[in-house]
Amino acid sequence: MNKPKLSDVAELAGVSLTTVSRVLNNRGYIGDKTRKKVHEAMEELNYYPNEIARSLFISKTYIIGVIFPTTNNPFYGQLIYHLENFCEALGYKVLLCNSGGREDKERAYLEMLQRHQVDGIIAGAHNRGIDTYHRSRMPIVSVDRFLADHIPVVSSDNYRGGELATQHLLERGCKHIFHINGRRSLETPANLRRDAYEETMKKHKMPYKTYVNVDDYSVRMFDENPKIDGVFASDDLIAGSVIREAMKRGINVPGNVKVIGYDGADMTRMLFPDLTTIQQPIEAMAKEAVHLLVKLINEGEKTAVENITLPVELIQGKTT
Amino acid sequence: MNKPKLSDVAELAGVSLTTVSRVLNNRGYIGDKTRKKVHEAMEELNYYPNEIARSLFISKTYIIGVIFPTTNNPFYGQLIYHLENFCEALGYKVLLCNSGGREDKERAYLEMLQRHQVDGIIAGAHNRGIDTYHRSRMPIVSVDRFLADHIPVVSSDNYRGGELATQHLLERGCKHIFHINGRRSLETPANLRRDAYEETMKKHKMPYKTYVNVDDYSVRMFDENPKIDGVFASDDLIAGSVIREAMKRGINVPGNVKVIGYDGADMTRMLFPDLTTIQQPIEAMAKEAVHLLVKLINEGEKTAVENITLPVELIQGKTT
DNA sequence: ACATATATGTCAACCGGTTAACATATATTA
DNA sequence: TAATATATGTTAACCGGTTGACATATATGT
Repeated sequence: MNKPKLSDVAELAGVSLTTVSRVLNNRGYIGDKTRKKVHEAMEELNYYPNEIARSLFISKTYIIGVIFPTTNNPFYGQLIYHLENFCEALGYKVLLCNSGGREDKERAYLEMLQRHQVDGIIAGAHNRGIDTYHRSRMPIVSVDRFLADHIPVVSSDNYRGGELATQHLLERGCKHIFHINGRRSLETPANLRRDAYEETMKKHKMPYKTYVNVDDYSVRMFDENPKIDGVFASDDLIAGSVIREAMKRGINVPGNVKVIGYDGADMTRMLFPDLTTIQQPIEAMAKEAVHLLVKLINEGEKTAVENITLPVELIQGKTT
Repeated sequence: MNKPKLSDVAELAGVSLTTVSRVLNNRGYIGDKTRKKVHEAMEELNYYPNEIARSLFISKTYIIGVIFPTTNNPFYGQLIYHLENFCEALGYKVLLCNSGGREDKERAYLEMLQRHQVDGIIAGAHNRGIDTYHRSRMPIVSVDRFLADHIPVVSSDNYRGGELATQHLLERGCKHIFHINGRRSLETPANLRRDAYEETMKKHKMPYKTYVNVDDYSVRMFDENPKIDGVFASDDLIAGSVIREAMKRGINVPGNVKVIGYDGADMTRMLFPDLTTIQQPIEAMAKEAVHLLVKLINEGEKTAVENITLPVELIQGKTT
């Protein structure tokens, strides 16, 4: 009761191995009745060609490895959804890797993907310093992360987003605006949001301070700054937790404190439509990443490394 | 500049193919210096064993196909995250398939997974009637969907969940409770939520009506039922859209209408913590599904088909 | 009638590892 | 010293398709 193979099909159809292979790959001349016989045999045997054997021979798997921290997040969940869709449309399959933000896991995944002979990798998980990224000549595109000099980055216009968010809070009359962001050690374009915030505040001669989203950052921020009246959170989840903390303290949003988030993923918009946020073009980012990667796969090192930056948009909600 | 292969390693290390293979697989006797030499050669060449070749020989890929509608959803996003984690912990990789609810895509994916020789499939995408599910002897476990008689289903206690939700609304004093659910044609245990709702209402001699979540169900529900004072939504996103519609009409939640959702995924809880909902044990479901599948893979048809049902929990928010 | 297109078969090499069988050589141990 | 454990090599078959070279036979066109 083993899996049927090509030779079983050939035998049942009463033709040669080569003929079956010709039918499968539409190569050479094949007669109509023969093609039919072969298809019937495949049907009857419930035969599926072994793609592993094929991959081995043609040295190509049509698999793309996708490494991100998690699918359990509105932004990544949506990004990965679109990545998978665009891959599928181009005939590629996706091997999913959730690094959970752990560098050791990421390194292990990277090695696994090489062993599995994936045709390319789309990564948005960690930072440079993982030498595997450097050493490998594997086609890689990163989303929202600097991985290595020769790896192109697809991201949205983070600086412009930070600027938009900060200006928006200023326009709404905020005087004491704070920013929350990840550790700077994570080398991601998201740091540009912070730069934009700080520079915009400086330009307006306003005091500024960035909190790092660790531990009880929300509690500390409110405790340390009684006059706080505006918060630019570097993502929508953080914005949500800031708003929760504010409500817990009886601080009215947007009355006393205005809060703007970042990302504007579909699910966030559905579950928290009132949130003012900077929306990233997630689907477009996925599209660019996949198309660029496939170009790299097909053209090899001829393709010049060029980063892609896409525009963001302010979505006015009721929290500012 | 081709990928280094085993023979390159052997040559550089000055040993035979067999010796390298022995080092890689820890088989037979190997001297310490030889092992070291081989490892150094692998390091120098940046060599990764070709898992495709290995898979072909051992007839096992250690890949599990995962088919769900999308990762762009709090419930599936979290479920898939945990599925991937448990797979990884057991040495399996995940090939991600987003069917987008389309039956043709699902069928295509199913065929692709067979061609790719995956060791098993975890599916929660569609309904029975896809004959591939029937014909294939491939180990399959489904989550929250009836696929075929011989395919075990892992789900939460949907009937109990529906009962809890309905009773909760009744206890909160609702008299005109409506339910929103998917089309019944989708053969999913989620239909039990509807059954529980309808039977519980019947038991309390209350009128009941279930709306199907197509088009403007929310608008219709409010238009047709001025006396509505309670809604049991079959998932949290629907609950969110019901609440939005209520607010649009100036209907206070929970003052005039109480709304309870279903799922209680992490992201929903973060973005909409006020929502009262029935929480499914998503991580536990993923764990059971993966472990059951791996058991099926290892033991083959000896393993009896047995469905797994896990308990749900009412989470009291501020919308009821 | 002859050139060419169409249809199918045979054979063997190949993709990159794995593994069993067997040979050989040194090291250890009873 | 003989028996055994350790260490490494050689050879070849195998996993399941793919492909090129070559042979052969019928069909079609001019």
